[in-house]
Amino acid sequence: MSSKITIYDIAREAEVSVATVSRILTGSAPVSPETKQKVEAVLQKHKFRPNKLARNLSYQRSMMIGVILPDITNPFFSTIFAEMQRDALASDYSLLLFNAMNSLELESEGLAYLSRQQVDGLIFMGGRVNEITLAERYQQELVDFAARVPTVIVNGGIQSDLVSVVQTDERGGIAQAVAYLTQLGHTRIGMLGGSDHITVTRDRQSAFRESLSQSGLGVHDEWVITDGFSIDSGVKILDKLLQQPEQPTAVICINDLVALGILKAARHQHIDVPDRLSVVGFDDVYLSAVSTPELTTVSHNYAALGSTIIETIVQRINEETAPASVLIDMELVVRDSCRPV
Amino acid sequence: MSSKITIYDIAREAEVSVATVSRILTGSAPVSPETKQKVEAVLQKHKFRPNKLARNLSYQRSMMIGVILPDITNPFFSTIFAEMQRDALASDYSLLLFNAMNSLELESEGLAYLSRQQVDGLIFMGGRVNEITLAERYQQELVDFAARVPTVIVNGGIQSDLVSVVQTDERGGIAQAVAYLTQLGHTRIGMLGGSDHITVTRDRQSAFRESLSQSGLGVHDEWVITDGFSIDSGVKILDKLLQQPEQPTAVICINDLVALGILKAARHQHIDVPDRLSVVGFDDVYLSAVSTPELTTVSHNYAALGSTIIETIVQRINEETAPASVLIDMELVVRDSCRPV
DNA sequence: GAACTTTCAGAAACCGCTTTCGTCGTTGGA
DNA sequence: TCCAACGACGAAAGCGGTTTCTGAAAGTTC
Repeated sequence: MSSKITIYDIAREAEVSVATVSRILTGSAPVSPETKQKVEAVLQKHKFRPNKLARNLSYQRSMMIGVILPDITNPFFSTIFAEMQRDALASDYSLLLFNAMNSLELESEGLAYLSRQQVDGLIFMGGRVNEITLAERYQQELVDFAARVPTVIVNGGIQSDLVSVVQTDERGGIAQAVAYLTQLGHTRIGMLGGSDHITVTRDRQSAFRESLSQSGLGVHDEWVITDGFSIDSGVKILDKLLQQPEQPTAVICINDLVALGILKAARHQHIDVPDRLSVVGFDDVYLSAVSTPELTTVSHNYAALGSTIIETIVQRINEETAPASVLIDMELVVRDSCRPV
Repeated sequence: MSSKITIYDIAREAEVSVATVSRILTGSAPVSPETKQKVEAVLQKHKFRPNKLARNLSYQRSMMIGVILPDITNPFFSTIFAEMQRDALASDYSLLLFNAMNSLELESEGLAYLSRQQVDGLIFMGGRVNEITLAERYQQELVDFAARVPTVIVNGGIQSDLVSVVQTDERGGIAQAVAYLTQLGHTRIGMLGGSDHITVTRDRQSAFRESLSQSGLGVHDEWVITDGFSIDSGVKILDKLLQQPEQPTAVICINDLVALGILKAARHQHIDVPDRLSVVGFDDVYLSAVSTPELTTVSHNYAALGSTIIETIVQRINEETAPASVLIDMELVVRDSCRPV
């Protein structure tokens, strides 16, 4: 629609063939300086921009990379998306976002949609790769997709040589959190939030247990409580925790939202954070710098994560050898929600 | 890339012409039941999906609508985006998002980018339409763009018959907030946050003054303080407010983030909200249900806003008559941050 | 100066789909 | 019985670029 003017018009006006114009546009073949100058003048004059649709059809590539994620409203995903977009555009790729609104069904629609759009690659951050119970059905669909179009999965517990997996080093992150707390003198530490049927929950819990026992501390199962990933979950979880006969002096949360919920509930219950309870979050979503007290949390390196994802998918698209799996470091960010015992 | 198989392969296998296959695919012309069945069998067999690139080139439409916004990390925008996407997909349009990272320069790049992508329409929620000082240069560029591709501007102070403007009824929202506070007995009310060179700030302030005087209340200019739109702004603004000789009993904030900053600073200063100060937010970002106390705020009707925007841009694209300007109601959501004097 | 490369640029095929135009076999009205 | 109208479908021309193939002109080499 935008520019009615085509490469033919340019060719006619510059008195050359369309092939020549195209060569100048793409630099695919040398053109004599005089002709080049002549054509470029006309190009400038009309501010000509080749039609991407036509070009891509010819290239047999859409230069689009699809992105499926559960919820763009979640700052974790929107931050990564923003980072990825910067790098993708720098590599001449567009990012086509599909927001699955936390529905595994919609993720399937997303796959079909992106497939129709002929995306050259897929970045999948959907929820299904973390579902334990529904794994079979949903993951097969994803693998089938990956068989046709290059795919990178972010933080997903899926194994297939058809995909590359980019993961954040959650074990390392948890280990840092535990180390920090023990260093402050805490020995009674809990882990709060998450859902039993989600792999990340299991992984983080197992990392937690491992770190604890490596520090010579015992794990109290009654301080490992799951009830979801939201702020409300955090509120409920603190209630459950308070019903236990004994209390921990510090807790690590499955994510920042749960941590915020804990903070909120603690305020209600007049439990002072950090004086009576130290709280560590996870993800370092920008909210965590906002709460009172500001949250000490395990932070993703969002920039590195974003660019690694793009780099990996572009490698796969270009059929260069891409690593089957990449691990991105996490880092503890100390703010105000923890105190020595 | 995905499906190597084309409409020609289908045609050959079904022993018909490509025209016939295409007719079945698009329903553009009648085909006899027998042929139709025969072809559809082949279609099914190969799970054939027409190549969108080719189709769109032929249609001379990209079926993509560009979206430029300042920050996808901001829940206000991500929420609207999610709403819009649902409706757009239902109308067979894709949304191509460009995140301008709060930079007016990048918005220009976004325009160029989307133009290259041959979007059929543009939804512009960028910051430039609200800049007073830089208006000339930046807005002209946008108007030029709108001359070529159908454009809808969201919440922007721009006047041109080339664009449709969808706005939320901020005056009405402010009026509701003022009415609510006066009803609680407040007579000393301030308005906090925003920037002087941004039109929304002026608009909301003027609505505020108007509502106040309609309620027979005087405006205290020293309680109208601007310092930006962020949480940090809120923190600073409360400090400034406390330096005034007299204090208001209630404040309306330019947005929820500022309100959260006020809440945070008030806690530091041991000023009880809502007992000593009532606070009203604006936007009803999901954070506002999280804070302590939960924020009473003027809420957008996100679903209505999203679908109105899509409806309007689609009308423009189809060259139906689209309203030059639409106003979406806002509604006060009462939570816990206000009390009677 | 003949034979052989190179360089440069045009003609035409192609990417995969839609759609106009035209043909052919039927049907229905006179 | 004849002709017009109609329905179904194929051939081919786009859509707007890229790229292969090819030939002419210019430059090299001995």
